[in-house]
Amino acid sequence: MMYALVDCNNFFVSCERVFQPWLEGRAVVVLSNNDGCVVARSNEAKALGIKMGTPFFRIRKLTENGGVEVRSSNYRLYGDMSERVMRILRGTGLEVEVYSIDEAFMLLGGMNPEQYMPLCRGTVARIRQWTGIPVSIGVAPTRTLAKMASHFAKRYPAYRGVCAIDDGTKRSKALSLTEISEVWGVGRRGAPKLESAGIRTAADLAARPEEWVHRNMGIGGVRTWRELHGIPSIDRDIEERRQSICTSRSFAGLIEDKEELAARVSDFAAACARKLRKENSVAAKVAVFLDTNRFREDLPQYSPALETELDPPASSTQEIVKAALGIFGRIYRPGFGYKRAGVTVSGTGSADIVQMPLFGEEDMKMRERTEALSGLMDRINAGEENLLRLGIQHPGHYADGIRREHCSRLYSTDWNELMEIK
DNA sequence: TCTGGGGTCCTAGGACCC
DNA sequence: TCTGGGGTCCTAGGACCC
Repeated sequence: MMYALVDCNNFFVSCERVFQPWLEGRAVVVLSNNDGCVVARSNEAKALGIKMGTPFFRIRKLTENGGVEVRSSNYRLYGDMSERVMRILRGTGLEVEVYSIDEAFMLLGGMNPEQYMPLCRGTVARIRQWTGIPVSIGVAPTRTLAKMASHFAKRYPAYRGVCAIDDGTKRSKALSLTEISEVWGVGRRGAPKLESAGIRTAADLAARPEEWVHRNMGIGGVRTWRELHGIPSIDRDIEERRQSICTSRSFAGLIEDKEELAARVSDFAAACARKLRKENSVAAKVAVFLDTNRFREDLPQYSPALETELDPPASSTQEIVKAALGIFGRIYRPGFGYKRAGVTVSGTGSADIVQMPLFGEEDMKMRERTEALSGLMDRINAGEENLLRLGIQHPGHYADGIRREHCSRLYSTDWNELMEIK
């Protein structure tokens, strides 16, 4: 079995460039919500030394003198472009595992190089031509090595977008050229520990005995080690249903007021309920968390979280919001400035097999009405998001009040926006 | 002044059981 | 003096991913 990892290059930046071609060849960064920190960089921005996760205020000077173009994140645009790319991948007829908004694995089965190389090159060209997004593809016998191969494809233009690690020679060479911190599953934090043990590259790790890896890195480390040796060890029997769904946001400022914060929590809960219904799920647990601003060491800190059960599991806006507000009432303390809050629903299951043996006929009827109302809300809100909402909710969308001073338009999903392009 | 959001998995430790 | 051992389940927290 061979795996192909398809990775969109500097995805958010590339999405912006498709509709603003003058950004081509320039240093561009895309910011997180609230224009907080850098989450995507063009190659030119990387060359300037701008690091992933840098707070925006640290590089504001660079953007004000015109050296670096900046955009707020426009997730609707990126989500739509991602769907277009994934649709092209599925069009190959191969099994596709979507891994994130900008990455997917294609299962190449028992194809040989004469088959998968033209297929991958054709896929790179087609995605570029049909969506404008540049992608790189890495091919290898395990997902970890495919990921590594995609890095080479991205870094060296000679590969023309596709790099395969498909024999022992290429594998040893790739391993010795890959720093340990770049290995999928090791990460930046795990790297220093390994380096102090004399492991600098992926090849150094692969050379250790499996027993040593187990002792020092646990079961996850062993899986990585085996993958580096070309033995597939990451099971991705992907669950269609997510085990938990979380909606949270940082606020532009600090919120102290109980009513205002309750309205935000209600919005997050309503968003979770909507996401649940969208995948025909119900949740058995609802959790709420609050956070003060951990960077403000001069202010008192408080980060409570609490979970409650829903019996039977539910997905209606009314029930999820009610549960979340109940928790909120128990964890909220006055006198703190809250910077972030969120709602997580978990213990998810199919909405079609909810058991309600303990409920009487009246309860059943009430549930049916509640669910019918949520369904109606979904259909109305499909036209204009959050047009219809519960009284407690924040007037407007839960993303309102979030700073987005450099946002591009909804080029690909909104006709009116498209017509306004100058 | 200004520091993201949404997931998964693993582990350690406690409660509980026989 | 000496206080089993092992299993399960749950939860909190950490690490990792993009």
